[in-house]
Amino acid sequence: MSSSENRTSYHHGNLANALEEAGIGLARAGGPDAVALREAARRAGVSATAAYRHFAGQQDLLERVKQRALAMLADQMRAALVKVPQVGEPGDIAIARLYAACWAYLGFARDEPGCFATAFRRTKAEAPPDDGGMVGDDAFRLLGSLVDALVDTGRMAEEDRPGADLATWAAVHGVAVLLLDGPLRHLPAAAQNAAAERTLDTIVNGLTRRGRAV
Amino acid sequence: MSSSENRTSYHHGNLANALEEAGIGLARAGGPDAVALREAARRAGVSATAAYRHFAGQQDLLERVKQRALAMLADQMRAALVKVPQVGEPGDIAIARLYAACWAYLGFARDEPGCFATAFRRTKAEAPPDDGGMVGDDAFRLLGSLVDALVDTGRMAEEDRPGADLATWAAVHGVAVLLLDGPLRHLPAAAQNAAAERTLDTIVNGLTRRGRAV
DNA sequence: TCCGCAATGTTGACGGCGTTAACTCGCGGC
DNA sequence: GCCGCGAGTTAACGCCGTCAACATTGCGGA
Repeated sequence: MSSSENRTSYHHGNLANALEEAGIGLARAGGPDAVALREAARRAGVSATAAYRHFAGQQDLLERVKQRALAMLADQMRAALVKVPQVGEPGDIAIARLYAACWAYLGFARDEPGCFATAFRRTKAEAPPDDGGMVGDDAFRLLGSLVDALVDTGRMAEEDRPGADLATWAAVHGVAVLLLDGPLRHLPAAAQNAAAERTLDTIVNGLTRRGRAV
Repeated sequence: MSSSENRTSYHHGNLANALEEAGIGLARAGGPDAVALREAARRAGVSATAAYRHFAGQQDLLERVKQRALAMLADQMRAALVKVPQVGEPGDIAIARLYAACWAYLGFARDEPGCFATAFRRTKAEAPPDDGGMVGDDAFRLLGSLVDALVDTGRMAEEDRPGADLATWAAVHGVAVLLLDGPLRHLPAAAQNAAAERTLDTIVNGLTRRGRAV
């Protein structure tokens, strides 16, 4: 299927990609600790040090795999969005879309824990801050646009908009982490779903109300 | 100061503790990836394999260090709580205490990023689920008691109580992670503080309001 | 008192990892 | 035709986790 095997010539031709692909496989199976340069090279049918022609080192490979995992997460969210029926009040649709994206986020964390952990692993080799402060997290921008829709449809006050995307992201990411390997990791699935739903309700509740506490 | 040096006899006497102490130092400086069995043993003035008399392996040591880091986090929160003035309305005090604990949480993540990352690193050797589902996270219980105070003082409806502790924890943990190595990691400190404050406001806002969204 | 044994610490070795240095292959341009 | 340079190779170093076999100690029972 992929380009990771049956090499005939001395040169591989697509090694950087094959290594990243292998890295994704390793991350999927064993989390970020499992993405090893040597093993990735082995799977690509190439000697260990060949990777250094395409990556600065193991941390660099890990960073690329991390970016791919983040992209997978964003894809899952987008895929869930297109399934949301566009019927009813615009405000209701906007809220349904926000919920769908959050559930997709949690589903990705549950179904692909290795990739999820890799997506949020701290890396020593940083990606350049491409847009002045925020690094290129597609999922974050996506969430922001969904929050924008809350404002556009009148479900959220405009003066509450700043920082609302961060609050949403923080809540859903926090609950994902806590369910995955936090204090709730041993709860039955039903209880986990209930806890997650409660958290989403709380944050949306907080967002869609005018004014501030305290 | 500690018991990690000047050993005179063949036996160390307090090796398990010394290794954990060394592990904390490693985690502090380099995060969970830096807590290596050999290096910890070296710092304790002992041969590498001596550690196996007290730990099942490196993952076991890491698990202990993780538990210690979690305890440090809880200590920071408790320390912040005793400084909250107990004047004014009980409801206001309860909210001030919740905020203080959350800020302590974020402060710990900022000031001790290595320990913070270690506290939430997934470990292969699990601690036994001691109280039936929830593992012994002191900080989580502490947060729960602070939310209880919201109910007791009438700031939160009793029917909204279930899951409210999780929502709070998720939000504050999420914002900590996102500030530390998420999309906001390069923001200036003032902007980070503002973002954190906005998130805390949102979650408390959502908690202290009756009813649900949608 | 002394002796044996279990707890504790040691040395040595193995395989895997990341990384560097020095070498080789072969395609594309002159 | 050759030659330069990108792409891949082998060899080696030091670090890590871990196992097996051995050494030392101190403590409790005869």
